[in-house]
Amino acid sequence: MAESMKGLKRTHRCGELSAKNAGETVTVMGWVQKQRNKGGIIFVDLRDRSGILQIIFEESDCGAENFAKAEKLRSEFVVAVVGRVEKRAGAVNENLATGQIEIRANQVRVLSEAQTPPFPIEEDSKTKEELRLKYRYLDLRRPDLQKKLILRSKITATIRSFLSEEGFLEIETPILNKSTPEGARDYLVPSRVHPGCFYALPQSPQIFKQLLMCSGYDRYFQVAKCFRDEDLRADRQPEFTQVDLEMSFVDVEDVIDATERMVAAACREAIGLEVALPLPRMTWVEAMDRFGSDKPDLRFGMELKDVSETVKGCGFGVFTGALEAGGSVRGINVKGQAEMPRKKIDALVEFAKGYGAKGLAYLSVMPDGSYKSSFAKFFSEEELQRLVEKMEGEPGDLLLFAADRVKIVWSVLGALRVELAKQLGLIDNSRFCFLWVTEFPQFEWSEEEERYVAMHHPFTMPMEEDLGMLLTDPGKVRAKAYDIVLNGVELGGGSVRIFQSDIQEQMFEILGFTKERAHEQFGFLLDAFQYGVPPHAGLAIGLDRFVMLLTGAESIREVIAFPKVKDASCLMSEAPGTVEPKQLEELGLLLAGQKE
RNA sequence: GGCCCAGUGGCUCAGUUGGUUAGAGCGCCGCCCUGUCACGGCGGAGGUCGUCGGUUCGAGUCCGAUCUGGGUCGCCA
Repeated sequence: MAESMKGLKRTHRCGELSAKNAGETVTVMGWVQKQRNKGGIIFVDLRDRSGILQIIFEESDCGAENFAKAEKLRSEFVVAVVGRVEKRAGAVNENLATGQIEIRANQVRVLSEAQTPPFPIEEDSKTKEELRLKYRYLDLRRPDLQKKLILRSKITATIRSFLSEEGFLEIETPILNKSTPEGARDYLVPSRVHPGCFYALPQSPQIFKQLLMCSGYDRYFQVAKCFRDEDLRADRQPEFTQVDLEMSFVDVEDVIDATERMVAAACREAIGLEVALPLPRMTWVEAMDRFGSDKPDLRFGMELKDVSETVKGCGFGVFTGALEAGGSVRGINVKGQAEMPRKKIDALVEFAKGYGAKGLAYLSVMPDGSYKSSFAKFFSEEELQRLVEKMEGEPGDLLLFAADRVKIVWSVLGALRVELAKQLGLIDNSRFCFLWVTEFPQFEWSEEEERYVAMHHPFTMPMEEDLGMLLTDPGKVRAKAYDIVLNGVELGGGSVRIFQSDIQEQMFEILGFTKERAHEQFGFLLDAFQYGVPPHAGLAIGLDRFVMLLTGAESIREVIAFPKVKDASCLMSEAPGTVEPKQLEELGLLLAGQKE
């Protein structure tokens, strides 16, 4: 029997009251966190998004009828309370922001009763995510999740006002688009009016923002929903949000400058973190050589060392074989782990195999200076010494080596480095290490397709000094592309765009597009380039990841109100679902196995 | 598509080398309690161990398959 709130108006949120309000009569509304009935006196913890406030009911204050209602209160009932703010006479609750005060109730209305929730509504929930996601609307009541979404709102608000002040215009671009062949798999939407035709949901507003530059909007941004029909990860959802921006008459430096000031502003406003600018930078090659990753975590060392020269000519076939095949031998020095048990090393070898390694060679420099190694017998004493020296190995260190094609060596040691840092507790979670990675390769060779594919996207401008190699040695061409990295996570990335139609046509050619195909897919962009296009560049920040890192969340699901699970379904709404035959009919769609 | 981890009352977990009526804490229900805030006291209900199949005299415990969720490789211009 829910009551009306007629005649009542909320005056404060629970957490907004303090000792300063003592003596005031207030009206608060929220959810019952807990009722503690002492017999003649009842305490109720009332919760809303701002916090928790204690209400005290005594029959002498509120009368028999209200007291009876208070006795019946259960967790998650929604109530309105009118009462007087009082400083607590006796015990103050130090654990509660409002612990100095309480509301002495004169009146209570039960606005909504509630069943017992399937799991406790409390901070630091231990409940399985599966259940929490099924009842996401209850999960979202938990203070820690509310804090994260409130912080997210603060971050977007800060970014919006920052960009607005910098002269960026917020412009929306279409959600229903034409499918593009390159890149991630598109989510498709069938067209009713054009049977057999499909819209694609945007993977990013890339082409539209470039067109906006052609149209003279100069500086654009959008908090853009993007969609990619690929497998999920802790930091990947099928729909996610990017802070997308584009600028005209600029080069790399301008985008980096605007972006890092934006990111710094968000950090300051959101968590009071002062980020020193300019952010450090590293070229892609340096990042790969030193960290085996294009998104290195700089919170710890354990850098990769190239020992190819040192082991050249040694008797160990695994090393020499890799070198002869044009590969590389590199290692990491795990300080102080020489005595890591064999079992743990074996586990690391298995781990390395998951990244394509055929094995992992190790050399322990024992505390007494002797060596224990899987390959020492193929080395002379002198060769071993040179190797240890090159690795800056000291007694007590464990040296791990991978020998293979350089791409594999990078990925194996890069992953190993992060894994070991986690295992050994080398990561200081209170640190925020930003980094720009620049000069990405323009192309990546795709074994699968036996052709070059764009590492960033096909509209990325090559570095001027490499233009000459575009047709002769595409693999060596570097791009005016940059990623911003935070604590080993790719926060965002962007590039300077090609604005000359001849270079753009060349690019498509290298990527294996026929002229016809390129014009079919991107004709409007190429056409637009015929009518006066400013040099332009831009970038997109993954908002979900950014918020995840700033809130210390372990997955972006924690900073998305209604996320999807691993198979891209929603445990709450059970999307995706089947549709009525009539709907399919209207769309002119026939399911596989279905008869016409 | 591959690999790894998890699945026991509403929630979180325990369950010894397979052995009789599967335990605990919290929550829930009832009664009592005027200063609690991890309130307290007394009493109570509630599970056949994700599912299916197998091994066995006997399985939560072993084997196989499968489902669900998570992590990851591939994939993600």
